[in-house]
Amino acid sequence: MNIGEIAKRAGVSRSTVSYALTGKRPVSEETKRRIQAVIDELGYRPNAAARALKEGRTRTIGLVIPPASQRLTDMQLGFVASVVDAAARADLDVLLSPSGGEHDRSFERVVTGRRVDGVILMEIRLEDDRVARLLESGPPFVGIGRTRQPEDMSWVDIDYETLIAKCVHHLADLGHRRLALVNRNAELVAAGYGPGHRAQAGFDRAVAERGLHGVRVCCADDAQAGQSCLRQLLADHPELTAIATINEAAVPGIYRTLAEAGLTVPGDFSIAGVAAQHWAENLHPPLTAADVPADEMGARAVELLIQRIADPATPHRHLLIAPPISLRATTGPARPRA
Amino acid sequence: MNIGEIAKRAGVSRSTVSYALTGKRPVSEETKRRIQAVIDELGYRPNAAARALKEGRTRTIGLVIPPASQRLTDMQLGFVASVVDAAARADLDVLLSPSGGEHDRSFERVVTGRRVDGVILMEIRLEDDRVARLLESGPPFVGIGRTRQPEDMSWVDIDYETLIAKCVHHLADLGHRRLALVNRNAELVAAGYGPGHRAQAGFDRAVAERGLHGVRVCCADDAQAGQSCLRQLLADHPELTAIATINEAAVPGIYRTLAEAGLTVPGDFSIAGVAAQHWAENLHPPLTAADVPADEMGARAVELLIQRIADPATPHRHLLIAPPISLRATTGPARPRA
DNA sequence: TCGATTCGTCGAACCGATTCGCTGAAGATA
DNA sequence: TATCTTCAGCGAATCGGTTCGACGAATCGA
Repeated sequence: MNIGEIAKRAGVSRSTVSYALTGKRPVSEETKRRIQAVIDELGYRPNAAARALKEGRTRTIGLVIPPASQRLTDMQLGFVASVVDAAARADLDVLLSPSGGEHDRSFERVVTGRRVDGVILMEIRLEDDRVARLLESGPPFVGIGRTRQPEDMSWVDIDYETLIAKCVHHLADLGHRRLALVNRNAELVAAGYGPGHRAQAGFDRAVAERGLHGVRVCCADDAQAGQSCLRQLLADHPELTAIATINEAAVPGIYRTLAEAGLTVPGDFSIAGVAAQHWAENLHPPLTAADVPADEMGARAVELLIQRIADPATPHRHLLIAPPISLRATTGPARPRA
Repeated sequence: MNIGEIAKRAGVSRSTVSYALTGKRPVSEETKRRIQAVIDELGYRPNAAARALKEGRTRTIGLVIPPASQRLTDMQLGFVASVVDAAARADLDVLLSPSGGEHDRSFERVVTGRRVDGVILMEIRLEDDRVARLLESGPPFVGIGRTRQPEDMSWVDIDYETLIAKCVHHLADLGHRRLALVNRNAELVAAGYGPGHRAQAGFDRAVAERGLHGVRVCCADDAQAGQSCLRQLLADHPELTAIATINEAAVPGIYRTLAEAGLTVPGDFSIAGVAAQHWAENLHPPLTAADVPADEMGARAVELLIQRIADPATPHRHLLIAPPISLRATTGPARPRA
């Protein structure tokens, strides 16, 4: 069931079949019909590998995700979903590559074996080996997130620094004077995870500007961790009245500890964060947060990537996203504690 | 940077380079070293498409997921993660294909273009076009889930019928006489989604066996829906004291409505379900549930698939999983209401 | 009526690997 | 010394498409 077989049965040459299929040269209507009839009858599809070999492109993009073992956050899931969706709309397939940990063979294969026409990279560090590897010898790529030298690459990112600063200002406007930043997990931040550092910077800046008292803690990315993290925090700093956070996965746990401690939200305690819109809305109570349009960001990343694939000489483009804060049910006027 | 270039620089023929790399024929140590040196210097990797073309296999498997637009449940996420993980361990890449809705081109490409050596299919219906398509002319495949004729294919599945029956028996043992089954979303069930129908069957059977009063409802797969679904349920059936469910995503919403109605869990109301272990543990309160080992099931599916790829004549294998119910914090003795 | 265009098609080269059959040299055996 | 193995390596064919140059027939203009 290859092109030669089709050609033979239709009584034409292989090249004619190819032209009939791709439309790259004119073929008479009559011949086209005959070829199509044979194709339909035999259920023929061109072999993707052969086509890729000759054309030099695979019509596939790679999506590098955090190691599969760790649960993806709702935001990350939104990125993946929208990338897959946008790629499908552009008739591109998506090859998944978990990176980090033991899976570096997978990354190498994807990047270097010309298996994909381009790559979308998630969960980028300020200094990122994978970015270096791709820049040095790899296909075009686009980051969801950016490194310390963001001019060298194309990316779509969330402006965590500005957004966390806005959260702090919002809380300060409500009268909160003592607040904490709940960051993502300590290893990630220690490894130079961009959003973690930028959120810290934004927090520090806003706290200084408003003359507030600020505390920063890291917290693993799940509800259990959020619960114990906040217990510790309340024990160490009983004067706190508000939290800003980029750790959406921890929020349910934060709610639990507050309830446990008899603190109402937003009566006794306020929370503002940065989270996927879908997640913020579905929490109970709904989280006052900068609504990250995860569903849109993946699509944007795919757009940028398609451009770079078409013309790798295109100047890099950057999309720094700072959605407004949606006031929901978790922030209110400060009421002094203790 | 192809094999010819390497051969030239190492002063050998292309076939010798190939044999040195694959080890399929002996090559002298000295020659191997020379070739390796050139490869390291140039950073050469064999072109995946050329290799796939000649070898007739792609070292890639397809993973067909529900349309990306809808949020994956925690269990589905567990399947995806463990499939990706197991595939990476076997040096296989994973091509993602959202199926259903508008994405059928993607499914066709994956199945028919010989882009993958095998396919893992999720979210299978009792009558499933995609299974028919694969059986008729497609690569080997394994289902996570099964059709009405489960002998025709290899699969790994959860024994929802038995598990929901066990939940009902467990609740009956605790004295509950009037209970409801919260199923997954209505469209899915109407479309013949296997777990939905099997859960109903198990529920009906157990309810009949124990002479209970049972109600069945469908509910979309998210917390909001769970919340409103349970409101309706309590309004229509104020006598209910327990719920069995396969809809893990709805559980947080169920909790909310119960709290809203002033019903304590498990004091006033009990809940038992089937859910990914990770999810059941992280809920608050932790859900009494049959702990689906999602992380293991994906790995098993990959194992089965690798066997089928190696020898498509292998008899089909089936893995029906019925984990024990872990008693956590959501079931207790019945206390009659109203 | 002759040369130039256009149209539809063909044949061959090519993409980059793998693999089969063969050959020449070195070592073993008689 | 002649013959038989074994070992390393080479050259050519092959996988299934795409693409370039060429070619014959029909159409057109002069």
